[in-house]
Amino acid sequence: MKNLSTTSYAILGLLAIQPWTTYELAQQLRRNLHYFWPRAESGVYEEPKNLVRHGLAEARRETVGRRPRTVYMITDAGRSALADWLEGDSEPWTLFSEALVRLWFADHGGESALRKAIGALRAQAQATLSHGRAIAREYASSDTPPFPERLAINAMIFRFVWDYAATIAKWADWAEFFVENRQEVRQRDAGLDVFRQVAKVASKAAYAHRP
Amino acid sequence: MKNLSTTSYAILGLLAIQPWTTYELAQQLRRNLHYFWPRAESGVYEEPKNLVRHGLAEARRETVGRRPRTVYMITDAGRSALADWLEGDSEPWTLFSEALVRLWFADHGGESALRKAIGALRAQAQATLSHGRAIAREYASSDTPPFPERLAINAMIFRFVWDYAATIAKWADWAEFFVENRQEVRQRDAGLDVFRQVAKVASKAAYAHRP
DNA sequence: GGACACATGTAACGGGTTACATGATTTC
DNA sequence: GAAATCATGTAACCCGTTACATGTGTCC
Repeated sequence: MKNLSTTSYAILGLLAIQPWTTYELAQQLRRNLHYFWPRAESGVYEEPKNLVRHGLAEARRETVGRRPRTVYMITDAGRSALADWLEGDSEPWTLFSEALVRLWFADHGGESALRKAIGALRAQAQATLSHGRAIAREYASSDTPPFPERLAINAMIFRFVWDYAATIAKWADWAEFFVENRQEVRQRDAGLDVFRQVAKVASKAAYAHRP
Repeated sequence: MKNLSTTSYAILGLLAIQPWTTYELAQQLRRNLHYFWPRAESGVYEEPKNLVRHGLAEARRETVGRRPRTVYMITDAGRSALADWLEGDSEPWTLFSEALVRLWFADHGGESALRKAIGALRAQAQATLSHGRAIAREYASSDTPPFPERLAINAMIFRFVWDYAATIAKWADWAEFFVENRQEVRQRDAGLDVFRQVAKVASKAAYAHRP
């Protein structure tokens, strides 16, 4: 009987919405939590069993043709465990970016290392944005979105991911412009400027972005 | 002889700048890569040995008082392995945020779950920003920054982390305002607006943020 | 009727973390 | 001279991943 991880609770949360088959769970995880809690799909086939062991979910075996499948549903104990967990403290968020590591050491590589790293970040950001645009269009055009009671929360999370990706895309534009400025001295000055601007701005957030 | 991971190359990159003791490596990793490649410090004591096994670094044993310590330095093979790696493709970045998971399921918890999750994100973003401000002030006020040849790259990474944290802080402000709007119906409309705005904007990035 | 995407798992491996242990130096 | 902090590791464990295996509808 393994401990419950954040992933366990993520699945428990999904089950609180409605019962799902394992496959659907994996799908939902990929479609919805992918951007802030990515997991390999294969692992999802193990987690619900652990929820059952803890008494937080129940499994119903069904068959499709001759192949078995399992539908999971949450128990009352599950609902209250979820509610408890939701009140708990969260680990700080964590970002992993290989591209930034490469960028950080780019001065020990060839000319192209810089550009490749920035380009990779930009490409991923833009992919996220274009995925976001597709989702937004769906929501905007249908007047009966799936799970309408979850719309507000959906919107908040959506906007988080969107803002976040948009920021990185803009950053990539700026960074590319920055590295075009190839002359050592000017670049060093421009670099110092970044720090000076932040140091100067007393207010929390804003400082100008000139593309 | 273990495989070389991104962490291995991160340490190799550090060694390309100058030789370090294990402890200093751990420190550097924490101070510099923490925001985009966080690792437990204890692991750092193992990695350099693997670099030595691969012939990418050399160890020099020293003593401080009666306690031994190890200084690592990069080899020529190490430099060229690093350069090769820098040309390689990067894994997509990855964000883990327990707070967003909790937010995503907040409708199955109490009143405070929403607020707590948003608050946690805001607090962390603000901590990052204030750390950033301290660093910026240091750079801005000294005319001989450490590793001046790395200033430009430093500035790019700094700005990435800054922009990123600033975005989350702003998002948290918006989200808090959003949830204050307690009436179901208005909130649903406001939620839809988020999607409509994105759907409407043909251009890639900008959409207005009204605090 | 062959290919391909959909659907459902399992077993082994591994990188990284937690927890522990201990010496040296500085501070009061 | 006690406490706190700096400095240096190691061993065990665990969560999650990679790689594999295989059945089922559906398209052509």
